[in-house]
Order: sequence, then structure tokens, then C-alpha cells
Amino acid sequence: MDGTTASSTQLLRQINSEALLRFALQEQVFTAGEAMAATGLTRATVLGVCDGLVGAGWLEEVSDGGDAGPAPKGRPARRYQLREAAGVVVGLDAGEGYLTTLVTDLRGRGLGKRRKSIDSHALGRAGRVASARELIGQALADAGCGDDDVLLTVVGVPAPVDAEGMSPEGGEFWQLMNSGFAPALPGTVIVENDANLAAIAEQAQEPSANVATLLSGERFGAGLIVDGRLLRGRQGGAGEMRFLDVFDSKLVPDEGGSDGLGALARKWARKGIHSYGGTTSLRRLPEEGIQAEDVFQAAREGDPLAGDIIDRLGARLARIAVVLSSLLDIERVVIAGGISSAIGPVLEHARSLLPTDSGLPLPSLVASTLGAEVVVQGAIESALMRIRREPMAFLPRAARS
Amino acid sequence: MDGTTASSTQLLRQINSEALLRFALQEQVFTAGEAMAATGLTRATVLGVCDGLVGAGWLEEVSDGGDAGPAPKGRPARRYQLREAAGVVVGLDAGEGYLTTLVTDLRGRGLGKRRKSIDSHALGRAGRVASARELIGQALADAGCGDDDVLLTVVGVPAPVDAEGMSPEGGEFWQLMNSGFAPALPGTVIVENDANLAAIAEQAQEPSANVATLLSGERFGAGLIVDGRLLRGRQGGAGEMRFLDVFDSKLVPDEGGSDGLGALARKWARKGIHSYGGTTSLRRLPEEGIQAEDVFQAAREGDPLAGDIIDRLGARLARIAVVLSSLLDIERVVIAGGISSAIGPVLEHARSLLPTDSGLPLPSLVASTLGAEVVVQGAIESALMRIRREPMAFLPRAARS
DNA sequence: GGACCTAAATATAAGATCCAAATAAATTCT
DNA sequence: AGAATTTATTTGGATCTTATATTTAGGTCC
Repeated sequence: MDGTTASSTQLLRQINSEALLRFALQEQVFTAGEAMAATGLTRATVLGVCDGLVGAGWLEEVSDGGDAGPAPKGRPARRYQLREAAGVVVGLDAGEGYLTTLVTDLRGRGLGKRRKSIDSHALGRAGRVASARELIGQALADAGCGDDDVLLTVVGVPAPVDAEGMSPEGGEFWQLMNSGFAPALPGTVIVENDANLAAIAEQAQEPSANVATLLSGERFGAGLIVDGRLLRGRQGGAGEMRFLDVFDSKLVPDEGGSDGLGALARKWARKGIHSYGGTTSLRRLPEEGIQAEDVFQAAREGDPLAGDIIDRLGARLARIAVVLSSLLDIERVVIAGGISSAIGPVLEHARSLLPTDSGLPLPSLVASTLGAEVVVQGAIESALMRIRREPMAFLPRAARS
Repeated sequence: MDGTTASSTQLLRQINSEALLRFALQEQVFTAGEAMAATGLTRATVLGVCDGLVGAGWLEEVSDGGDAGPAPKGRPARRYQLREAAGVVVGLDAGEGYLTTLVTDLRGRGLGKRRKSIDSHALGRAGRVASARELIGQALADAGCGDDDVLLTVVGVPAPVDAEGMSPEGGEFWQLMNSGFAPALPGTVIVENDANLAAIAEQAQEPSANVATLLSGERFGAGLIVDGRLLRGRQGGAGEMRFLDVFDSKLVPDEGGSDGLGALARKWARKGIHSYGGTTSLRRLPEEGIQAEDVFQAAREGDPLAGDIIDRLGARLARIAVVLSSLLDIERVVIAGGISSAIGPVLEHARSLLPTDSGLPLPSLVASTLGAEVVVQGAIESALMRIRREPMAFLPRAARS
């Protein structure tokens, strides 16, 4: 497949090495005996494979007895662990108005994090890439390592992304967001849709084979996991939410089709202060100053216009949930992104609208607990999954000699 | 995983055997040299593996030189082929009003076919199973083999089916359709949703990684293939079409939610002859005698009411296409089932309704060419795919001694 | 401190598999 | 009949795994 085609005689060794490495990636420190139980191989084989992995720089033998074990009886076991210096992974959330990056070791422990606001439209593609490059450099410096240590970088962008990491050619905005990061960032680079990464993060938090994660700040995008697998679609368009308004207005998409809940709250509030009949506290703010936060805040204080908007958002969400549940048998819908903390009332209203007599069980509607970091967390999780799946494809920094 | 856990030393042999067998399942008759090219193994190894497969009853050496090859020069190659008597697969379309079964060899060549009308509600679960048992027995007799020859039986039922072959407990109709075939039918038995099987059949006809196949006779069900994989959902509910009317009537599903295009044409026609203002040839038929065929026929002759119905069906289809395209990035929508031959005008109208300014390309709408046999064909194809994926899991009838 | 116990590491032998190269066989062409 | 050609078979070597026996490193008990 990739790299040198191993001779068939060495294939077995490689299979066993991968299995052992997969095990090592989940354990802190392990003995040969534990590895024997996990892989089903003999002690001699396990030790041989470990030897090879130490030589390749993946593992290191740990000698100091910092152990509180239950009084081991016989000869003490040799213990191995993943070599700290084997490498790190980088996650990057390359949003429209900000960049967030996170560097972790191979077990997902954070080593460095950076965030920066950007103006993508002023920067252009090249500018976005350069900014990302710089930010990652800083985060790597925080983590005390360099470009060569990065095994894999996963980038989340707000655009459909196909299996090759490309976005549809028609979309100018999409092309701007998916700025061609691959050549400039360290290690192997994988570009993925941001909502898809959010879905991976949510699934890692609470495993479930059929979840939809709605990344719902400015734009609306869904990461769909069905039968435990992320859906992509030919051009990466799976999870786009354009269909919503297609229904409202008879196949003609109107404005708002891809707006997220946050953007909608803002838009409806700015429009509502003109058209709404009753009194509303939102009029105290200048029209251009109204943000989604203000609407949620006003609703909590009982403002009627804000309450209406909450209800409309809830109805919208309920529709989405029904479609996802009906068409894909989704069992859990997670609202993620920056506004997930304030979304409670919307969820409540949406739940009340769900039909009760439908044949199949209703999906549960929940808010994400990961806040604004879903995408970066998902990027890291995605990177780690990838490395776990085929560890040998990502060579660690060569050991000495 | 299944069966005897092979010792690790034998794993390599097994891998190579499976690879060779997969190759053999696609070829008519092959030489060791061809197998070498396909698997990348040495001649000695290939012959050794072939030896083992002959011993296991999978392959047989073909000696008679019924070959029109281009005058081979050197020593003639030994040629192998899949043993005809290795086994057969059975497909069963267990619909509500009929049973269809097809027996084929391991390359999908038909050996026997039977069809029978049934009254499922009168028969009950046990009666359905018994009828299926009998019909399959007849088809096997036509094919000249018995129960022991069946490696795998795939059953399609009009109900959601989860990964274990079970349907949701709530649905009485579903439980009746998914009648518990497994213990009574020959070979390993797999139960699957009928629309999913139709999707597999369509994809086998014209490969495409993202297709939706609407099985649209009496009931509406979709088989969804995204990223080359069939979607199932936790309870097998992926592809249910209840969401349609949820939109029309504000989250309250009304009648017709799961009716197929055929059923809708009939219902609308029977209702329409009362409410419609103009003249229509459909009134010449008794209300209870109007069938979907009559509506399509009348439309071809220019009847206005029938034309209206066609348009409404087209609009419905267009909605479905837009949702599938938008939410799942589906590139092709196939209408399959008994009415697929008459569906042309509906497709035309639906195409005209598709929006043209949407960001992503529109799905193509096509009619299936497999007619009423889609489900059975898909069942066979599904069985063959399964056997190709893990051939060794299905032992062939033991060879002599 | 020394005898004993235990579980792990090492060493050794054996089995299975594959590859590479040499040898033998079967067929066509001259 | 003999050369050429292609394939089958045999043989030796290398790799990797397993199974068994032996050694080793610690602890415990007296």
C-alpha cells in the first residue's frame, strides 16, 4: 500500500508489531505479561517485538521502580512505555475569524495551546496558512519540541472536505477556508471538515454509534456518525444543512440556509426590534450591537421577543432532530460550539416539540460540554485515532544511532 | 474472531488463502501464473495454497483443454477453477404479498428461481417461514442441489433490520415481516432490509460510492450508500422516509408518511375522482379498482387528473432528492421496484423542479432497470459480497474423505 | 546470612511459512 | 529429433512463531 512493500515473510512481524503498538498507545506502562494477554502472543515473541519497537524509537524500557504494585512475587517484569519523545500530534481549528491550535503527546495529554483572532478575508489563503504556521510554531515551542517531532497535524476548516482533503471548486468561501495547509504545516497533514471533527470529539467523550453533532455558531454544519463511522459524501458535503429552507419555501433556498443558531439569533433579533409589536429590552441596544449572547441573556430575564426567538430556534432544531432521527436512525443529537453553554432553553423547547407517537425512539438532544474547543479536541482525537489505526505509517523520530 | 482461533504461525497462510480465494471467486478459470500476478506471491506458494484450497473443497483442477487460448508455447499451465459443487447461495425477497427466491452459484449465475403470492396477514409469522422454506426447497430442487449445498441465505424484508437481523420490537407489522427466518432456512441466514438489498443490487450494476435507492412500490424505503458503505442505524431505521410529512404538517406525521409512489398514485386517484373538478378518464373505473398502473397509463394518454398526480409525485420525489443530496451528498437517486418501468414522467417532472443554483451538484434521478427483481438480485449480490469478504468463514461442502 | 519460592527472562529446539534458485517436465516450433 | 519456452517441482536458506527447558532476579522465611 504505502511505503516499501514488505516481503510476505515479514508481514507477520509487522502485524504483530502494530497490534502491540496499538496496545501500547492505550496503556501508560506495561509488562510483557500484559502485552501477552492483550495480543495472544508468546512471551518470547512479545519481547522480540518490543525489542524491535524500542529500536525503531516507538517504545522505551522503564527501569526506575516508581511503582505501587501489590507486592510482586517473582522476578520483576521488564516494563515498557511509549517513548515520550516518539512524537506529538497537532490539532488546528482554522475557523473564519480565529485560529486555535493544540499540541499533545501520543496519549492526548496537552502540551501547548494557542489561540489567535484573524481576518480571513483580509489575509487570503496564503495569509491564513502563514498565520497557522506561526501559531503552531509557538504552540510547539510551548511544548518544547520542534517541527520534526510532529507525526500528524489535523486541520479543521468550515467547508466540505472530501476524502483527499479538497473542497468543492465552486465555493469561493470554501476555497478560502480550506487554504491549502498541507505543504506548510509540520508532519503529515490531514484536512477535515470542522463539524466532522466536533463529532469525533463528542463521540470520544461519550461513545455511541449513531450521533449527529451540530456545530452551530456562525454557520451550521453537522458531523454525522452512523454505524460508528463518519459520513463524508463524495465531495465532503454530508452534513450540510441546506435542506432546511428548501422545505420551508418549496425548493427555493432562501437566506439563512446555512446560518448557525448563533447567527440566526442575532439576525432575527436585529430584524425583530423593528417588526415586533410588544416591548423588548433588546431595543436598548444599538441594532448593530446586538449579539447572540444578548438574546439568550434577555430570554433568561423573561423578554418576550427573545423568548419568541428561542422558540423559533427550538422549532428549527426539532425539525433537524426529526429528520436526522427518521432518515438516519440517529439516537443522539449534540449541539456543540461556542454557544453550547447557553443553548439550554432552546433544547427544552425543541424537546417539547418532538412527536411522541413515532415508531422509532426519539433522539436525545444534549448540549456539548466541550465548549469552544470541540473542533481542536476533535482534531487531536482524530489524529490519535489515525495513528492507532495504522501506527507503522507514522515513523517516530529516529532513535539514536 | 469466529471459528477456531488460528495460531499466529498459520495466520499468514490463511491470509494468503483468502486473497487467492477472493481472486478465484472473480475469475472463471485461472492459472498459477495469473494468481501470482494477482496476489504477488511466488509460484511455489501459490501452488501450495491452491493445493490446500483443493483439499478444502473450494477449488478443483480443470484438466480438459477446452480452451481457445492464443497458442501457448511452453509447458501447459495447471488451471484451477472454483469447484462447482462448492456451494450455492440463496436470495429471498420476503415481501408482504409475495415471495421470490433465486438460487445461484458462487459467481451469481442463476440456477433456480421461484415466485409465489402469499397473504402474510393470514399466514402469520410461522406461515411465512414455512412458505419460504417450501419455495426455497423447490428452487433448490430446480437447481439440482439440496440444503447442504447452501452456504448462505440472504432474506430481504420490508422492515427496519438492525445489525443482528432483528426489527424494532414496537412494530407489529415489522415483526410479522421479519418472521424469524434464521432457524428454518438453509445455510447461514442473514436478514436485511429490502431497500438496502435493492441498493446493493443497484450499486453492483453501476458502481458509485454515494447512491440512494428508493424502493417504491407499496411502501417507501430507501437504501442509502454513503462513502461506499450501506447505512443501517442502531435499529436499522436508516432510510426510513417518515420525515417527509413531518415537514408538510409541522412535526405531526399524517397518513401517507411511509407510502410508496405506487400506493400514493392509487390513493390520490381514488380520492381525486371525487374532488377533482374537470373530466378524467379515471372515473370510468370503479373506485376500488383503480390501480397505480391505471394512473400512469391515463397520464400517458393526457388525462389531466392523472397528470396532476404525476406532478405531485414528482414534487415529492424532488424533495427527497434535495434532502438526500444536501444532507448526505448523494450523487445518484435510483427509483427501483415494480413501478420503476413506468416512472419516467415522474422523474422528468422531478428533475424540472430541482434548484439550479445550489452550491453542490444536483443528484441524477434515474429509474432502475432491474424491475421487480431488485431485491432478490440484491440479496444474491449481498451474499456474494459477504462470501468474498471472508470466504473462509463459509466452509464449502467437504470434499471427499 | 542462607535456603527456598516465584514469576519472569533467556536459551534451545522444533515447526511452519515463504522466497530464491536450481532442476525437471511438458509442449511447441524448427 | 532437437531447440526453445514456459511451467512444475525440488531444495536450501531465512524469518518468525511456539513449546520446553534453563537461568535469573528478586522476595520470604528460618
